[in-house]
Amino acid sequence: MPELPEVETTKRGIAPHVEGQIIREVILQRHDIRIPIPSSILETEGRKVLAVTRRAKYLILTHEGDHHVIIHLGMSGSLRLCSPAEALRKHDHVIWSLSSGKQLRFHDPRRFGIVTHAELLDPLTHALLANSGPEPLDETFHASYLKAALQNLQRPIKPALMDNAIVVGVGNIYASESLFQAGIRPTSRAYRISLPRLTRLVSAIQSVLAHSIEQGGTTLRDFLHADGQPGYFRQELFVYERAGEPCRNCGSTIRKLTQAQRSTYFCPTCQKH
DNA sequence: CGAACCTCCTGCGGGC
DNA sequence: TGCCCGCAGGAGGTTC
Repeated sequence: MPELPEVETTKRGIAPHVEGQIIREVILQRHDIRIPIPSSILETEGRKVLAVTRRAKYLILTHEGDHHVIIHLGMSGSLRLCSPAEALRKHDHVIWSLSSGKQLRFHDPRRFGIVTHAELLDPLTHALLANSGPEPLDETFHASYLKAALQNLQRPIKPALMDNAIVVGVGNIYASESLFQAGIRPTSRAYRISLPRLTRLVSAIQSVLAHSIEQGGTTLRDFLHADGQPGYFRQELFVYERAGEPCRNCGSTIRKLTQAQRSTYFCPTCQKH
């Protein structure tokens, strides 16, 4: 479900309610998600949450004593704040009771998400994060970096953009949207794209992600903010889930194809090889 | 090494 | 109404 803007929106939603709170209790409704939730997560009970941060599509709750809880929302995960009086929903797998009296709940129907715990000086050294590429909104992500990262890559640019070793946070929606904004065909071989076009692509990725964050992310089916509000970037989408509809730029019919088992959308007129 | 599949899981909408 | 099919914001693992 969530790509970088949705995870960032979630972070901004929960941080003011979680930072500075003491974890009174961690309740594991079920632990058998993609990576089983370790019972050591209970060691965070009684500790204060010092910070909520994001790296790639991971959220990190940093607690006193170098304890970290690392959360990935997978395809269907979400975090929401609620009152303890609110009835548990099906697929509410983890509940944190906070000293404020509120609860934070991790909800994930498909269980592709991750909730794990580690005691580490630097959570970015955790195996889940250590091999991540640059953040797309950082200055380290620029055209010459991308040119080097894509050299010798025969694969199409779209699945390459979704490779977290190349750049993190760009998922299925924003890969299609960014390539549209940059005027590049998703089927173009990654290594053949010129530096000037990669410059446009980097700018497109950054502006699409930044704009989506401003809009609170994209709600397609079930993504909601921590307070239950949807994101409004869906109305800004130019190609994603618009197959058969007219291009908002030129009127051509938006096409859909499958790459690496994922749907890709593009405009055959605006996007060139 | 890269690239193409496969898998995990539940829910929803469309077609019959 | 109900059942079956395909599809869904991810990503790690396997195979060639």
